[in-house]
Amino acid sequence: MMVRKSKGLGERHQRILEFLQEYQRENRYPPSIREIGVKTGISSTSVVNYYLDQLEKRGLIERDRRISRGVRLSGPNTAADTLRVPMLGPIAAGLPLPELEAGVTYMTDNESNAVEIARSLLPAKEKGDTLFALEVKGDSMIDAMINDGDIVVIKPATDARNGEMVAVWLPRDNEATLKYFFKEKDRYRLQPANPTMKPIFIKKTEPLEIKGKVVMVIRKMDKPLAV
Amino acid sequence: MMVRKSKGLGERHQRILEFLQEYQRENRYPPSIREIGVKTGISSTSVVNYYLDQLEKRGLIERDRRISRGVRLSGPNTAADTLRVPMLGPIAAGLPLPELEAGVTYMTDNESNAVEIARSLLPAKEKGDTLFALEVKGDSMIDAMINDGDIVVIKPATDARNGEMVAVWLPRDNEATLKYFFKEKDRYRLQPANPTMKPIFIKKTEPLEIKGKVVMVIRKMDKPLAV
DNA sequence: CTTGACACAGAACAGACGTTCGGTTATCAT
DNA sequence: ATGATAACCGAACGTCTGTTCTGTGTCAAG
Repeated sequence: MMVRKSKGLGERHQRILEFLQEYQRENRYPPSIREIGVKTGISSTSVVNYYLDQLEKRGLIERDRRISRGVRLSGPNTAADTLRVPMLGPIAAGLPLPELEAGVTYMTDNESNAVEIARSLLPAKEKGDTLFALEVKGDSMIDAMINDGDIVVIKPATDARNGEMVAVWLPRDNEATLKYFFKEKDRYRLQPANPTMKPIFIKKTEPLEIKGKVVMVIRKMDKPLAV
Repeated sequence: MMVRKSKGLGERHQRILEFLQEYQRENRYPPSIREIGVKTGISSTSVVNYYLDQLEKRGLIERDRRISRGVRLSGPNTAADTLRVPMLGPIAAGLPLPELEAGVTYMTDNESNAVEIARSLLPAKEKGDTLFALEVKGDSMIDAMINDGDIVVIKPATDARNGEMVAVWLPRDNEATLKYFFKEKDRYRLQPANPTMKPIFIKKTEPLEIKGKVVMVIRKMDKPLAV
């Protein structure tokens, strides 16, 4: 038998609440009573109805009776203005950076590979329609304070101002890297983000391909470090 | 008779599109075919179906057939599910970590200081209602690959599993730090994220206050580096 | 004039859906 | 023991809903 919770929400109340949110996020419409039942292990629609009534009385959901899928989480709408930034591929020291076709907007992709970023995290003037993201592979960017698995959000550019972090391809070393960019008298200085590490100097006569400016770095820590 | 538009969208196509958006915004679930018909002046459900098919072929909407109210506007979803994570203050080596009152949800604050994070960036099971954010001050966390100005998102915890990055207060050194946490035989190992740096060892007899687990690090690169 | 594509209406159907009701079991205070 | 109550289940009912089919009028091309 199910354990009676004297007060507060029972396990099933919470599972229903979670499922409502999850389903709505994935399908953009609410689930039917039967769908709620299946996913929360409730075999009878009347029991689901029973719980929905309770949740409504506590003000946690709102229902439009007699309307199919007329359930919604109440409370302030958590949806905010976000940007879907397409994930174009990996970035690693030895790998060339993915080529960007000019003028192409990548918003047409399916949902397969993209990073959602709240607009409030970006500079106000940033329109964001050309941004793309790369996933860092390997430890080659640790001097840029960027780790294996990090996501870098890049704005395409072929030039940069002093002090901006850029994604560059160095034909000299056959290497892609992320560095702070400085133009000096007759050379470029590529400064690692880690202040204890030394810069790379490139003569202006040598080739240097700036691919874009790094506008954001995101590190998800979902998986524990295996050491 | 209705004016035939040779190409592009007819008036009814547009009215349906607008109604879809309006209805979804007001009710948080999509309209039924009959409801679309009433509001757009179409008397037959088959005609509404006829238009929806066309809109789907042009990629303007998506339909889940045989599912009631299974219509949604396609295209870049600008309003995604986000979380407002309150920014509780700075974190620096010398500063004590802000105290968290147990059981208090910080979602009640005004908009003054919070970070918006798309739910899709967090682990699926993460409810997120207890998360908080801290802004890193100073260079003391560079061994954790975390720079001045970075934002760390933390889930409150007093214990951790091996390999998780934790925010800890070390009474021994009077210092706050971010390290990967490992429990060993008779000591704790606090491992810097930067693999070239050496761990700190704390005997289990010594005090060690785990304040939370780091779930995310965000680095905004809006300002150029001044060097 | 015929043909065919297009825009539309109406009706009918089957299945999805919310609601309701009778019944069962376990827990707890009386 | 007894009754009240909360937590369930299964079935039945009626309606909501998407789908499909037949038919009608318009218009342009052949």
